[in-house]
Amino acid sequence: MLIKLATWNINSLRLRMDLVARFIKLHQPDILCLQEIKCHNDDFPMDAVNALGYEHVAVNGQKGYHGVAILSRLPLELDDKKDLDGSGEARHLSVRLPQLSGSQPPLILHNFYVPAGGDKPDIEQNPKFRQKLAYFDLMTSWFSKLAKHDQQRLILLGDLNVAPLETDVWSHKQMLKVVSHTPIEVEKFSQTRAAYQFIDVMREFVPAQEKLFTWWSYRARDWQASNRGRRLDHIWTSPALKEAAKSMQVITETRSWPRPSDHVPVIAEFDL
DNA sequence: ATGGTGGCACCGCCA
Repeated sequence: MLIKLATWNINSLRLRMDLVARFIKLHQPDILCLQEIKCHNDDFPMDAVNALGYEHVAVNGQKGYHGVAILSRLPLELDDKKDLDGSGEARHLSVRLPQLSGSQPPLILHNFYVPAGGDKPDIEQNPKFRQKLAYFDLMTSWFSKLAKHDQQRLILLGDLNVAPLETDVWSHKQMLKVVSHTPIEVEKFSQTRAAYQFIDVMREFVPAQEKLFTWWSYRARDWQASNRGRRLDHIWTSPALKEAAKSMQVITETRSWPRPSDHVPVIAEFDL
């Protein structure tokens, strides 16, 4: 069965429900993973989501900040809502997809919103940068432990807030001291990826020589003209699913819609 | 070197 999976940092779901509906009508993902929904579970627009054809929904929200959700047309079972660093922030949600598992080990989907890390890339002066690096360390140790048990069928995606490759930013040289592309962040990010030997699905389809962005700042006068983007959103799979990935698209057009999110959706299709 | 924009809660914080 060919499954279309999307991830999108929506930067307030309630404010942009119309954009989500427009995206869904155009691209019809089977599963849509959202980050920065910025609402409490009690305020989640469940009726509107259900009306769009997503009957199976998992939410880990909090008031005002952060928050992640998974909208699905296929049955899901809640796996976990991990507060990895004990901060109380809603940054993770995982589900099992029993219909795609059959006799194989269960397929698990992890949706992450990694801390952005503040402005100054200095752990002494900026506690948010310290939190971001620590968050990757916690992800690394968690997935290292999981990898020792058994090699599960995992998909890990979301806003990981790091642009790892030189071509994941508009200017490698000018970004080296900018949070999201500093060497220490790229190192921590790479350690997490190595912990489960995750495959960078986006780069399976777009060569590392080519620029690839999923985020453009609100602060640019003309985001398209300046094109100072970054690839902050990612889709990873465990090695067992490497061959299952059949396509990948970055849906840049949503950045031109009225009142857009600063992130755009990424879609991948998997034969599962 | 600086400030540029946006969302949410509330007069600042986070991105």
